[in-house]
Amino acid sequence: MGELKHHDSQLSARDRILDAAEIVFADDGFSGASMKAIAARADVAQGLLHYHFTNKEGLYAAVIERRSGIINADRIDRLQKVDLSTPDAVADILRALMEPPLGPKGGGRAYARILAGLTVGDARDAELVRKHYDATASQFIDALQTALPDAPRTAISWGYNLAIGTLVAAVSNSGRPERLSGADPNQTKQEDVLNTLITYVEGGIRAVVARTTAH
Amino acid sequence: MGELKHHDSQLSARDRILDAAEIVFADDGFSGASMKAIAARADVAQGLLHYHFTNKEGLYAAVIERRSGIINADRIDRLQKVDLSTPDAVADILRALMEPPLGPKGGGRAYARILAGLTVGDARDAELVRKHYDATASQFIDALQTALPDAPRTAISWGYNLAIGTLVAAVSNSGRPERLSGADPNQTKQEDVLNTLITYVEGGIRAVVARTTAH
DNA sequence: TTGCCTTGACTGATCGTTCAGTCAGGAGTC
DNA sequence: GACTCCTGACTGAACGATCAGTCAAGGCAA
Repeated sequence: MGELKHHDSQLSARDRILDAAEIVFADDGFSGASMKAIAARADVAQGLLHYHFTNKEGLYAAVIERRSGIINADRIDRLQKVDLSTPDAVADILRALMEPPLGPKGGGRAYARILAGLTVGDARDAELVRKHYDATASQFIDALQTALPDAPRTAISWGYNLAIGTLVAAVSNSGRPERLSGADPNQTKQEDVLNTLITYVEGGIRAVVARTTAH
Repeated sequence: MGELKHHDSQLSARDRILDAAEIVFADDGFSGASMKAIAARADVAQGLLHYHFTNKEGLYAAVIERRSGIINADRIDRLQKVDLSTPDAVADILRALMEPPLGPKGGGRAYARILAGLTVGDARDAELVRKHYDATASQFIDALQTALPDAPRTAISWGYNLAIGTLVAAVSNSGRPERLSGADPNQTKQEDVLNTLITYVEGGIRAVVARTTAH
């Protein structure tokens, strides 16, 4: 029998560290995660984390940079295929925005929880959001503005941000809606969650737009 | 000139600890906060924290228990004054839900950020939410059900949870909507934020309800 | 004097980080 | 082809700092 390896040796040590860090940061947050735990999960010496990423903040930033790059490329790709002159344009835009981070390429639940932490985090988190997400956000806001020409830009911008917050809540709150309604958590399908999310957010944005244009 | 005291000596040491812990937990999260920093801010010896609250988790739970008690009492008080037969019932219910945690008695921004951390947190946080917020949540869901008799309970429950997520996003995201729309952050009034929030959430819930009843 | 409150010094564990040193492999020279 | 030189990847042990938690002792009101 050959030597037992619990990690995928196909991947480079650097990638294994990023994968491990993504999971540990997601479970314990930035402060709660320890370099020791990340090194153990990646099956490398603790010193190697500092060799590749300098310090804990550098590793955290690298995790976010890698995943946000994948997600944003996917988002822009889908956004460009949306026909903005269609009545369904708003829903299509929102689907292009929300589907990538929930899919397998988006890092699944692990990265979604990091994203949640980023959204409600401190100044360092806010800076990472600005650096890695603001450019894409602007493109989506522009698209929403085209689909809703009469809406003031402030209303669209608020709608966009509330949409992100709703997305984060949907991902993080797993189990509670079912608990409060008495439903079976195992029957909740991810596709249904996404559709509910899009319906909710579109309804919310249209309501905000309707109120601000009425004044 | 008398001795300089940076804290309010009117308050008992126990209350000063709770006030200090609320701020430090809000700024740094559970893991990031240190007992030493909390003791220093409360101007007491570190050992006193353990005398009153046993350990860090006990202190954290005590902070949440105190504030959630105040907020939930305020919420229920406002909810009972809502006329559920009015067309504005949904908006009134949502206002009763969202205004207390944003007001001064709700702990202001500090506790709002703790609430945000609770919402996206781990199993320990989820347990605290269940213990301190589920009972009140059920009453609000019941009220929404009365105001929207044709809606399935699952849709209402989802709507409620997305509403909480939206509330958290609105509190945490301060500055980003203005940054992305080019507006002046100093001109954004808290009253406007609350109204936008209520409009958005009501629109979202009604959209979800409309879709699920149409099937 | 009994009992609650408070202090401040203290412990062992764990934290992020540093560092000297090992090892495999490619480049360049003869 | 054999040799030296060099570099990047990686390890394991150690560092000082900080962590949550403990405890004996004193203050002070009832």
